[in-house]
Amino acid sequence: MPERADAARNRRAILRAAERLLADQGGDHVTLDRVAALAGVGKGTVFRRFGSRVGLLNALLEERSRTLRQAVADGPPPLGPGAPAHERLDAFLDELGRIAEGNATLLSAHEQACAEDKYSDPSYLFWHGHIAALLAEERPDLDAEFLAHTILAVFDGALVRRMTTPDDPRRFTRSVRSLATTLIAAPRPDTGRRVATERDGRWPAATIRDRP
Amino acid sequence: MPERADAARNRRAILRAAERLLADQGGDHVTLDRVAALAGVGKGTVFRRFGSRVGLLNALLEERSRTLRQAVADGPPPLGPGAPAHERLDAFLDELGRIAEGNATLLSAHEQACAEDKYSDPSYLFWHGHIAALLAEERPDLDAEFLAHTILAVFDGALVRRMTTPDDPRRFTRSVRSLATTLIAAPRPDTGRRVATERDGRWPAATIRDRP
DNA sequence: AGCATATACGGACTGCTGGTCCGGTTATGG
DNA sequence: CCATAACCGGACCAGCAGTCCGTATATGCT
Repeated sequence: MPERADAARNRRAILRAAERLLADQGGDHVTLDRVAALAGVGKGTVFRRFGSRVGLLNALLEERSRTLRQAVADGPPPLGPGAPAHERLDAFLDELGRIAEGNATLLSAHEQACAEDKYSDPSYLFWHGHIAALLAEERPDLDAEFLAHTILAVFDGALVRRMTTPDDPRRFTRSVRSLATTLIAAPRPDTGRRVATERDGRWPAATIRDRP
Repeated sequence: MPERADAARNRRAILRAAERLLADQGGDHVTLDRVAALAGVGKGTVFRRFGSRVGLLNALLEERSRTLRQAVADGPPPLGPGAPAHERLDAFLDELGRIAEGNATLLSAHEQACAEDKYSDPSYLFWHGHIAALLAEERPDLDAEFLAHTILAVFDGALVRRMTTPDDPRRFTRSVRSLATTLIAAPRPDTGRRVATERDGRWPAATIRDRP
């Protein structure tokens, strides 16, 4: 038995309410009490549906990016398989950038809520895997894993908001695409050998380190 | 009149207590009550000294990076003025990376607390300005402002922690330096002309956008 | 249609947080 | 030694995420 009708109705109501609050007030006004009140349900219902605040935000984000996820996995080129890696990456960042630009507040809220486990989030893992695979295909000599983290690190809600203005609404996306392009176009490092610089170990480590 | 003796003593006690909590427990255990208790002062005192939780974390971070800040501003090359920009950048990232590796938990806590106004933080502005200036000096054709944000975005507490293991304690720093090097070494883009791709505007924008 | 029951509901409740406030205390300069 | 400005402590507040359980209801079966 899939899901009771009232449950499904409430799930939608809650998501809509959260969207509404996110759009009207700031992201930090999306409290569970408020969401529940606006959705016309009890607070417990919100938790039963989404588990936690993070779960709710995740669901919202998931909803906004599901289409892209599918397009990337099964869709036609250049998003889907078939096109050259660099084209797929460019197409992908164009779309992901668009989503970010349209949901900067949601992005911020999600970041702040997730905090630690951001890197275990299935959604993050999927994007990361995709970017890393494409990068690696194009440039096996670079550290694709790290560079994928780098590209995703730039999708910071506050940064996106700072860069998105009415007269240049796609500046963020352009910058990210250009970053990826630059990385792919970079010349082979002369060799992989690790050059120890005179600076290594010159400064004393901080006296007190956390979590040693 | 600079500061009363007991005030100074308390300030130090509070910072030490915060350090201690940060190191012993996780970053989210650094609550103001706990800090005050461990420091042996009242909660009000913590606020009078540091204004807020963010202020306290800022002070801590500031304390750990003051040396680097000075070295960068006045010190001898390659950190200070005098060396070629790419050397200064490399030296700088080496040190900043070291600080990050030694204070990943503090970094996380600070990020989560700052959230929105991260990009107005004086400390952030200083690092950003420094990196952007060096990048621009070396590569006036690239978007130094954005790339500086990119490099700093990678200094995420959780990411640093993930990459820092006992058997390779400087992996994070190596990756960041290599990122910067790659960017500087990238070939000139063929021209600056903006190429509209067939993809522009193809996907519908998200139906509901926040903060339009 | 009527019933039994798994399922979902609501909102009071808890424990904790960041931040405020003010009556009492103490360092300090003259 | 005193006057006073600076500082102190901790009770207090509003708001938060998350829990719990008695009650209501949708659903599938007869």
